[in-house]
Amino acid sequence: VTPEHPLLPKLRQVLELSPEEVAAVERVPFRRERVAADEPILREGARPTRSFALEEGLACSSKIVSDGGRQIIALHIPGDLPDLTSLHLRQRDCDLWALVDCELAFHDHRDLQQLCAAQPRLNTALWRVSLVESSVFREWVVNVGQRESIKRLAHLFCEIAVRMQGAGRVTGGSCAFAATQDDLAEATAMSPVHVNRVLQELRRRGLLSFAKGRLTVHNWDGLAGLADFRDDYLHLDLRSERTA
Amino acid sequence: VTPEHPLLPKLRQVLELSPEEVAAVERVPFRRERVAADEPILREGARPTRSFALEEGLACSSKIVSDGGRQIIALHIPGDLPDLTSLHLRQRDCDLWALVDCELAFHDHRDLQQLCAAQPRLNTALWRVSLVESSVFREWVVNVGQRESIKRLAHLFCEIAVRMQGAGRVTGGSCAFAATQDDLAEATAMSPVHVNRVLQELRRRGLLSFAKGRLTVHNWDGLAGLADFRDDYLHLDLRSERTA
DNA sequence: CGATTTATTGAAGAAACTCAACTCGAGTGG
DNA sequence: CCACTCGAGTTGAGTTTCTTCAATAAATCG
Repeated sequence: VTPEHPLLPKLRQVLELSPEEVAAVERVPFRRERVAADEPILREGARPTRSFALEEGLACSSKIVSDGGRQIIALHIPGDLPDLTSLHLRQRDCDLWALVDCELAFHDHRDLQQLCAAQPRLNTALWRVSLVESSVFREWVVNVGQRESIKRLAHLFCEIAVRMQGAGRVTGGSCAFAATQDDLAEATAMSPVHVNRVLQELRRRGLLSFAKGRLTVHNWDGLAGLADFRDDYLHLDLRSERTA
Repeated sequence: VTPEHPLLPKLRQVLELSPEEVAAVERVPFRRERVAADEPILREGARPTRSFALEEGLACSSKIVSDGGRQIIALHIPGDLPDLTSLHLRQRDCDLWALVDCELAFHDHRDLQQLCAAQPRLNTALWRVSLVESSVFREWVVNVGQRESIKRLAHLFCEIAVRMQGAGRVTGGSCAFAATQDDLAEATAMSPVHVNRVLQELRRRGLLSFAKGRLTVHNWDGLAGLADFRDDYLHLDLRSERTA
């Protein structure tokens, strides 16, 4: 879609890049690969020597517990760097799955480390990316722990809508979001049956449509109000900030 | 207790420090302050210009939702750097409270940034610290989302036990952990009443004691087995790893 | 078009919550 | 030194939200 280097979209979200920095990023080699829907990208325990940007598709980080239950911990949308962690943490502590067909762009850790060493502001920017991700995890603890089911699902949709917007993936109030109801259940720690019923309620209230792999928000204020959603935790204002 | 610089214990957990690096850390100025139990350390929305190490006590990160519910997102024990985030994220996205009387050691962001610029390995080490914290959040999503109440509480105790061990705070199988049952309820997203009953069950099974501000694990294998606990997500093996 | 997901519906059941009272121990001040 | 208060912990009982199970409908895919 865009001829841009796969790391640039995310970096631009957290930092105003200088021309030299853009050039430095563009010198980082990468290799495009595809992963089919419902295939693993990385498994818990893996020790990657490269990280990747998700260019197209939808992926998730998840863990299995002993009784077979699965918790989705994060949803990854285009532009995201779902495995930045492995740049500094040897071993993966959760699975990474493609929820739909995905296009990935892999970068060797070696090259990323070179980039970080040569460009301290980019090093900081990547650290920031991981800190924002961390903030999202915190909000998910709150979401799963404290909010009743309808607010919980609504909150998830709000987050997706805002992040899709930030990734430039919203057109006409709607975006591609091909999660299944089972996926939503695993992300919100609800049963699939309950997700189905709550979804019907959200639709009945005229807040959103969610079908055929698309999410359309019909009433943002209503949805965000119901969900108790504030976008602070996504730290959207980073670009304009000082860097060391 | 220890005459060591307050940043050293945590850094040593993620990196083998050279003498020069130790010296560089020791040059970072800090200022000790106390915060009384149940007092805020930092509020959501704050824009700190310094970070701190928790030297003594117990603190938590938490968020309030609209209906008044409170979720504890993280527990901070001695040695932790609970507000490292603010070094790169302007605005705090959750509260930080002292659960008991705490001793903090504050470092100006300016000085930390200088340290990071001068010592790339320490920069990486601090990034790692924040990544491990992030991994703990992921596990909390799983804990709150997937585990039934007894396993959930057991898992929290396992985590505390292991982290206290890593901080050198376990003596004779027991450690100071002065959380109240209400605190545990907010950390596990259970009602206080239910926490009380589940605690009784854990004691009845002879797995642990938790009273008078102390946690004692009587049967580690039993507790860890019940909790489905594996310590991978704490990334305890980092010290021995390569750094760029 | 048959096969396989995915979505939907109904009904019974369980885990955990709420509410309210009560106990206990540690201070505190008369 | 004892009565009092206050926070923390404990107990009982009724209620709710959400789960589970099982069956059916609809949609998607080869």
